[in-house]
Amino acid sequence: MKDFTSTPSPVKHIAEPTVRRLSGYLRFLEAFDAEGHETISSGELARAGGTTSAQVRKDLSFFGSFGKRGLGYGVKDLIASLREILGLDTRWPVVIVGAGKIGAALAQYRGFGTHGFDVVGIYDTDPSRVGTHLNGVTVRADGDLEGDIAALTPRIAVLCVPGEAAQAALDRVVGAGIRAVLNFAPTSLVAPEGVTVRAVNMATELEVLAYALTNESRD
Amino acid sequence: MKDFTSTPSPVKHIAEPTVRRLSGYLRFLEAFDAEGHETISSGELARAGGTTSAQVRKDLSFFGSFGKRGLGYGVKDLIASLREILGLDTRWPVVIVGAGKIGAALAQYRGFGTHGFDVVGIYDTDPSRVGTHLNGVTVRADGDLEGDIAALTPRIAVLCVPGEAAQAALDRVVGAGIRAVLNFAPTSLVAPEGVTVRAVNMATELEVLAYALTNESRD
DNA sequence: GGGTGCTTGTGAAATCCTTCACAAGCTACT
DNA sequence: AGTAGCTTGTGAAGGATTTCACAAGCACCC
Repeated sequence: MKDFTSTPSPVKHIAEPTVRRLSGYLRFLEAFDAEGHETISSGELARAGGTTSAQVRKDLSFFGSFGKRGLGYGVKDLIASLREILGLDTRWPVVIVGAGKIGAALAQYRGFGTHGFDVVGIYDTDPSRVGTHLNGVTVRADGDLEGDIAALTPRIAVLCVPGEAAQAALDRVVGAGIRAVLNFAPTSLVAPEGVTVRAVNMATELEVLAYALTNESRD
Repeated sequence: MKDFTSTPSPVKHIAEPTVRRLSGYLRFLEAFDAEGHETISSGELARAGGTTSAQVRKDLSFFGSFGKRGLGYGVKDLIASLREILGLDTRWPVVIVGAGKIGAALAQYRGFGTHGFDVVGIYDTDPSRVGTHLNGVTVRADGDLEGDIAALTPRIAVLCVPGEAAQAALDRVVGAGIRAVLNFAPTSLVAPEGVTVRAVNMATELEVLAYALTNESRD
């Protein structure tokens, strides 16, 4: 049995649902830690994350062995391990493209910073927004985007532009070297191989709910 | 072979990824229709939605038979069918709980209304926000929540409260009869059986991207 | 120091989802 | 009317993920 205490191994391909759950465990553990708990069992973690204890253990087992049999997991240790697994042991510079309602709301969102992500630039085409300040970062002109990406080397871009402008915005940030994008525009985007795009789409979420309500013939 | 032209059958359990994709197809088809296209093939739809043509056809086949062999799908017909499948042939009243940055941004989001969802109420505990207007809806006092839900019978609640308040907000709307919730708070919530909760969690999305960037040793 | 009670880690089984591959069916053209 | 060229709809195969079930391991107590 290998000792993975200090280096979770990335090893093989991990399914996205697994990564999402790990993120959820981390979120809950942070709150649990703040409440002063020292240890947690896979069962408790499962209940909080809406899954099963076997799932929790399997998810973690891909990366190593973090618990103590009979006892559970050390809360602080597991937090540290999950941070390392998810790549949160460094800070990630992020640019936001679009300073409208959503872009502005995001820029002012505190959790951004407290979770390891630093907003290093916000860009907008509207001259009346350029120069305004959002949570300490000045909105810059759209045209500065490429130059700033080259200079500040953010790894992640968050797109908060209208749907019609989203594909063009994606192409620009990808052209400038960005390989990971979070898209808030209600359009599905095509990206070249090697670029990860995640979408947050309110319409889709609401439609999933509408579908669920429409088909309550479940039991 | 049955004729399902006017009534897509809800029939058996459909996987959530399928429903999400259907929503994505609908979004793309609306844009495609606006460009004046009459028909579309499963291959074109697949490219736009980031999937395969077989997947598109399989997704649709759960609900009936909507295309013409050799030709593809009628864009307007398919839009109508997808709307019906997703339960968008009626309008859905929605309440927003929390009128902070995110709640306010959502309330002013136009796409809400154009996709069949009507914001019928926004609630906040902060007296300085109560009485302000957001896109034609007046922010009401937190205490009015239960009474308004009883009176206006919204089926969906969108939670935009801070993490610490999210579980309590969920319990309240569920108590008042809501069975579908979209949670923007960065906390995972526990809901009773029969209540559908979907979460939009920025931290998780960013962490999935961080994980992807950290493990680029793929190919 | 051995027993008891609890919880992890993990192969194997089961379930779920996606991809394959091809018959069926439509249109256009000769 | 027959043929050629596309594209759908769908069983069946293949892969992936989740669940099961149990041996292994730790702490506490007598």
